[in-house]
Amino acid sequence: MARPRNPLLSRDRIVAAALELVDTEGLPALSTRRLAAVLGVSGPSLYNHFATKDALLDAVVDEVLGEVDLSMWAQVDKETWADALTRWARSYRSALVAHPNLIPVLAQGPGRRTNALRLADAVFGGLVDAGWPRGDATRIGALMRYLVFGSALGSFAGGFVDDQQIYAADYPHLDQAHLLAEHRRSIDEGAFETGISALMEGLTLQYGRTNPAG
Amino acid sequence: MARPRNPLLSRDRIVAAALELVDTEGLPALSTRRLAAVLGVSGPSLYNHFATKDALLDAVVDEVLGEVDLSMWAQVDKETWADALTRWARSYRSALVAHPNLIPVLAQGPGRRTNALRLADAVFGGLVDAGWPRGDATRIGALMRYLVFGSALGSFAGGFVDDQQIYAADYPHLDQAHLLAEHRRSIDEGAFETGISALMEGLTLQYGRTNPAG
DNA sequence: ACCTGAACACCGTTCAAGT
DNA sequence: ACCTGAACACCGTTCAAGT
Repeated sequence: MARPRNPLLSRDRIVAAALELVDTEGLPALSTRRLAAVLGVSGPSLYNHFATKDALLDAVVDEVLGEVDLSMWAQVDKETWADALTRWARSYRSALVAHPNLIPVLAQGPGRRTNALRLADAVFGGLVDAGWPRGDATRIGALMRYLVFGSALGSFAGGFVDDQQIYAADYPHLDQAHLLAEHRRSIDEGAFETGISALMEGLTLQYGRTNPAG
Repeated sequence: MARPRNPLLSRDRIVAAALELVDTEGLPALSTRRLAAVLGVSGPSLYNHFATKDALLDAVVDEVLGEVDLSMWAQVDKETWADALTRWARSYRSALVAHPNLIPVLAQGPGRRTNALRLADAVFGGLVDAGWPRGDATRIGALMRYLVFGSALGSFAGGFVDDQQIYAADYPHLDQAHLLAEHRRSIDEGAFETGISALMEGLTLQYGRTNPAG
């Protein structure tokens, strides 16, 4: 075929197909050849649009991070920062949980992804606007990410996906494993909410000490 | 050579060599062939001791988790649970940070690793002994793990290790990247400590409401 | 039981060749 | 500029063969 007059691929099309492949068939299914096949194209074609597979994965991650709601940071003050933090963390967690198979990659860190920086910036700016010292704002943003990623990772990665596949292969009727996975999922959601509550209480106390004018 | 009268390999020797390989050359360097070469043996030999590479990785992770101090859980009560939790979390984090290249694998979840279960059990038991309801104890244990893993992951994984390698390859004298990585490391340590403090304050308040007999 | 070499079915990536 | 097939240097894993 060689070069068609209308390009067969675009970065957006590749990213969308990659995300769907990971969502439906799991992370190991995302090889350059499999992805190219899904797109009706030969393997090396992808390298006209992404320098490496890692760059492609970065773009996929960025797409998912783009789904996180940041509107709550539009205007925050001493009354609303804790609520904004809570709503932001929940939206963040939802975005991750919507793509469980991708979470190990998402957890691999902010790196140089634009949307990751956008997220960090919104939180940092909001907390500073609300009167938090810059150093505290940085740490609180990081802290909330730990909670979000930890509880998202805990539910999905965790060797239990693997177990389920192993069990499902050997014992198609064994769903005790599935029940246990569900149990862990609810533990992780509960732990997330427990963490949010305890952190907001602790941080509110700290905020009161930092801003005595409160 | 075929079968020697004294086995060349043992699970322990393989695990030790794998951990050293990961520590010194990074996770991607750990292939069955490279590891076998380090051990002076041919690739497939490993399969006499571990069913899959994943099983081997599990054993490596378990080894690292075995380094976490649990002695603080020997006797906890209403006065000491928060201190035990803090000391345990710090020891846990130290064990992870000692093997930065392995953290992405460690983060992949508890799974069926004996030492992971040992850890979870100690914390759960200690918190229950101290008077926490079982549901709360489960969530608090999970919560602390999020904090530990999140702050450990943040520092090391995070696309920055990669960046550094790329930079180091192209610009052997560029250490601005290294400086930035150091900065992130201190942010993550600070965020970890901020999280511990805020959580202990929040949990102490909650404990007081749960155990009014205080 | 434990190691070997050969082999299978994959990888990510490069590159000359085509239009 | 963008796609192709062929090729390179890897993977994890299986398996018959050796002792």
